[in-house]
Amino acid sequence: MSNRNIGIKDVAVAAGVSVTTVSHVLNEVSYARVSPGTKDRVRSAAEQLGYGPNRLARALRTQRTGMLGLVSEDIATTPHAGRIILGADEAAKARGYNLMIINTSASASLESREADVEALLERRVDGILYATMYHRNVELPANLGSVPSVLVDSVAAGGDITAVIPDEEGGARAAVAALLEAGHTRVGFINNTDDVPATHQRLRAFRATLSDAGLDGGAAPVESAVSEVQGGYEAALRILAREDRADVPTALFCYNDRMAIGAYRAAAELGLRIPEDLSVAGFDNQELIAANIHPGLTTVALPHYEMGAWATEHLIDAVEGKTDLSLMALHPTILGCPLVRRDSIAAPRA
Amino acid sequence: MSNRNIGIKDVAVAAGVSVTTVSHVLNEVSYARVSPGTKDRVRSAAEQLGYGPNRLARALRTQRTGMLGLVSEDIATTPHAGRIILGADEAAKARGYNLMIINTSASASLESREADVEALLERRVDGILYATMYHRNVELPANLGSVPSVLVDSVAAGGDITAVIPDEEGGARAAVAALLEAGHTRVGFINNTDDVPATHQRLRAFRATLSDAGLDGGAAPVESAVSEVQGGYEAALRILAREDRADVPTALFCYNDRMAIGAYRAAAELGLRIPEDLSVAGFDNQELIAANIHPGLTTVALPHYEMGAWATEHLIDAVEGKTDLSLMALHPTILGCPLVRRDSIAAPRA
DNA sequence: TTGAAAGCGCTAACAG
DNA sequence: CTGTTAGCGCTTTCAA
Repeated sequence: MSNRNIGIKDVAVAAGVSVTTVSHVLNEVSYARVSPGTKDRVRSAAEQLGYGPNRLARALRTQRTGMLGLVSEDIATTPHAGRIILGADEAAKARGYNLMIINTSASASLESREADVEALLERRVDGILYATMYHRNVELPANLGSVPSVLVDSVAAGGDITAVIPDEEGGARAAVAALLEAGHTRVGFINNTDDVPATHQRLRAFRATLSDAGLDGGAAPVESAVSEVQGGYEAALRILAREDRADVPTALFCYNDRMAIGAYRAAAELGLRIPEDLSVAGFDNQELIAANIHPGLTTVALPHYEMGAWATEHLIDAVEGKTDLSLMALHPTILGCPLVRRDSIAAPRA
Repeated sequence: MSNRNIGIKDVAVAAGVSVTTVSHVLNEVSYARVSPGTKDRVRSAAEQLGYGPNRLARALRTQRTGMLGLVSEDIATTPHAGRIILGADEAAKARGYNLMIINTSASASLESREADVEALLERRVDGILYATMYHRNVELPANLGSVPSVLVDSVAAGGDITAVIPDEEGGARAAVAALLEAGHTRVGFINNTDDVPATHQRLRAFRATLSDAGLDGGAAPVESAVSEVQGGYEAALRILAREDRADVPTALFCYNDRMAIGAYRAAAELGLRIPEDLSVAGFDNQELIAANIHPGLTTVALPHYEMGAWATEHLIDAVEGKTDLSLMALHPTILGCPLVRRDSIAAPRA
């Protein structure tokens, strides 16, 4: 077990060499030439004493902490944060970095978020990841710019910072395509009412996919509501309880998994069985919901883990001078949203 | 915006004083006596230059980083981690501390978890929080002991480290009591098969609560299964589909919310409506599930936020010498599990 | 091959 | 009331 009170100096004394030599061998400095015997003596002395480096001192000297700051909006309110953190943590760990996490809120004032970034800056993190819990436009604290940083799951209002976001359109297209492939020709879309990128992009993809398949995308039923269970329920009812039975969709694409749950309930109340009478596709792949309802919900997964990892990977590259983030800042990087197939899609009734 | 390249020395020069004075006024050192005029000059010089302290240098000097390490088991697999982190982060922030987070896995080797702790130690965190994602007995990395630390949501195999855990029995008792208060006299328990403290404690509380109410706790039906939806479904079927209808419970207490979902499904298949024909109570209060199924599930909330905050609060007290953790290590601290009432409990049919 | 010494930015004991 | 100075533990230049 390593001993916090042992320094390089103690190792030097024990090994009968200078601190320089200790530093050289322990860090395997390439240009330093140390005899094998000395190396051994140093290493075993270090081992013996339970020496562990003091990263603070090293950082003070090298001007590099090996720490990345992660400011995460609303860590506890969505399960997505965990996946971003995990992706970031694993990518960081793989390259010898660690994460300092600060939680903030999307509704927090710009000053308070600036203070959060300041705390990270005072600790001299090498770079900062700024993660939001859903894809949107954020107004960033100005001091973010004083260190390399990348945005996760959102784009900056100014638009001059490297960002990584999900491929909303591709994901929506995959979901609708799955519905079409199953044979459906009348599919409805239950959309969100919030003015966020996903709302518009998923709608666009919905329409385009239908059109591409030779269906009248413009005429397909779309109902919007608050993006929660209740909204999904109401919107589904509006779509499914139409007068003209012939026109009623046999499949529903839902803005997210929570709305899909609402659709499940609406279907149950109308005596429609899923997937026999109605096919449903969701978005988000919130495991807890999608895998646990019956039948399992086919839905689109958001690449939170991947975004966290990608952002960290590139942030570290920038910190180490291997990449110029400003070159990537022009356009956000878009990561795929794979379809997760479960049991909520089947062929329509003959 | 603060400038990373400005040091205390630059401020001193700008204000025409010594670094000592700058340090004294910026840190509001109590014993130092500085004239108001000088104070003002120092402060405005600092402001002007955009001075921000270098916490690394300060830490190196004071032997205190103001950083707490949080090693969290399986950050992404349960939504609980987020609440622990949030509780810890807010408590830490309130006292001027920050969190370094490292993810690990319950199934990771002792060595790998020891390496995680080592990384924290090298960064000279003042203390460590070790959080697990469900209440159990853990084998802790030995190097954890070299710095003040507290366990969140579990107790140590050795039992000599301060820990905070949920009041499983109290929570279970509250849930069963709610069922009894609604008028039920035949209630069943769908339990977990895992050998974790919760399994035994919730069962004990279930039996005790029935007995205390004058019912035959020992004879109440208990079925165990894997603590997932499917297990809950199967166990519920076993309890509800008994031959002797008179004995069939009118209420079910479920080990967790996922199993409760399974019970919902079993009830639906048997033509039992919730809560009219069957009342159900869960455990965990996984918002995503409990609030989103229909009807909303009455369940017991685990105090993850509170445990995170409590642990942090006391860890900081120990770091600052205000508490002796070893005195608290004798018995784990138990935090309440409040009942969250929704719509899954009603009076039994006449 | 190895070592002496400067200095990263700060705090605090001590001196004036 | 204010300043000088010695480190905190490490890396790295330069010299031997």
